[in-house]
Amino acid sequence: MTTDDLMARALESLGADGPLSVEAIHRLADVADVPEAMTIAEVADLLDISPHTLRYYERAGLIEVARDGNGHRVYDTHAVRRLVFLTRMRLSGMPMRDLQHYVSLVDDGERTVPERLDILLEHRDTVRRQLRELTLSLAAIEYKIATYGGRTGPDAELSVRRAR
Amino acid sequence: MTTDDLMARALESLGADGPLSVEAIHRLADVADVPEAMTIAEVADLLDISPHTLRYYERAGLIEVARDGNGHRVYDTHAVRRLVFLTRMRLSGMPMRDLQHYVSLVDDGERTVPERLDILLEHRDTVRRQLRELTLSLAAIEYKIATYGGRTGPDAELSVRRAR
DNA sequence: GTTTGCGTTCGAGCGCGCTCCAAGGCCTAG
DNA sequence: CTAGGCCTTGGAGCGCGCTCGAACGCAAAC
Repeated sequence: MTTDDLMARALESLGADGPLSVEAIHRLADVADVPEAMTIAEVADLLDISPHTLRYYERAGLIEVARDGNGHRVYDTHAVRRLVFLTRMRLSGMPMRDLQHYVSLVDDGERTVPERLDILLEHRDTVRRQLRELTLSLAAIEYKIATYGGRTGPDAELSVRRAR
Repeated sequence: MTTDDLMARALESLGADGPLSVEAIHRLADVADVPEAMTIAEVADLLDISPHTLRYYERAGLIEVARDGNGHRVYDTHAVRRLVFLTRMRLSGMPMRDLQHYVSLVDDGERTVPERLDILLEHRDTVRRQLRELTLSLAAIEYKIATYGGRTGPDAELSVRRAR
């Protein structure tokens, strides 16, 4: 699980907070092992998505991929990097539509940086909201677990009844 | 936004960690203002979902709701509490299918508590994974924001180019 | 030489979770 | 008395993000 490795590294760096973490994320963004050229299967494996999905992203205009002599896709470093970004955005819930808009801005050159920034800022807020929601849900789940079976104190028995 | 209020309270309590937070979550689970009887519009408003969705949940067998003389739904405290739980689970990504299974277990009585516990434990892990993923995504987004417009250091200019 | 395996394209299909429509009932305000 | 508003039901429709099927190509293995 390459993704898990990345996550582990990221969380490590987040643990040790401060100005150092920016550097750590930087390394993260530069993905560890990116061969010059990768097949669709390799990229799918790397990103933990299916080849179907990769083709779908291409059809959706999120990315252009070169072909070799046999007409097979060849993912270069640039393509893989973009896909890492795209899957990150998808994982955090950014809709395909927004992603399509975003990449169209990228294609329009540097002058669209402000608008891209807007999109990112908005998505950041969305992700933060999600994090708050999830944290709250987690608390609710753990509370319920405690009433059901966890040792939560002397009134555990009573809590089970309250939990319904 | 009642939901937001709840969130705010929950996050407050999470901030001040320790054995106290369990109590705080307890208060949270007991929802602040639950009138004896509520209309579908009131409940929808409370939970920030549409009346359509509430009817859908009922059709899906997630909950039974009584009717008044006019055939209109009357949500009692018990129903509202279950819906708070259900929406919490939905918000954290539990599939309808699992939720249907869960409530069928509840209907089967106390002897299904162990299986319910299993479901909750598994979902807790899922939520934790989501939290890790989201945290990583947030870091990636903030890194990109920094390269685009944030003051991230002396090499900001250079970073913009790298950010593509 | 044929089988196996991985790739290609285009288009259709699907699972999920709503979301809406149509036709109608009851209640209140004007 | 009628109009507006909110509710009811059953069933259909929809947007999203994949996911798959069919038919085919190329290339290495047997």
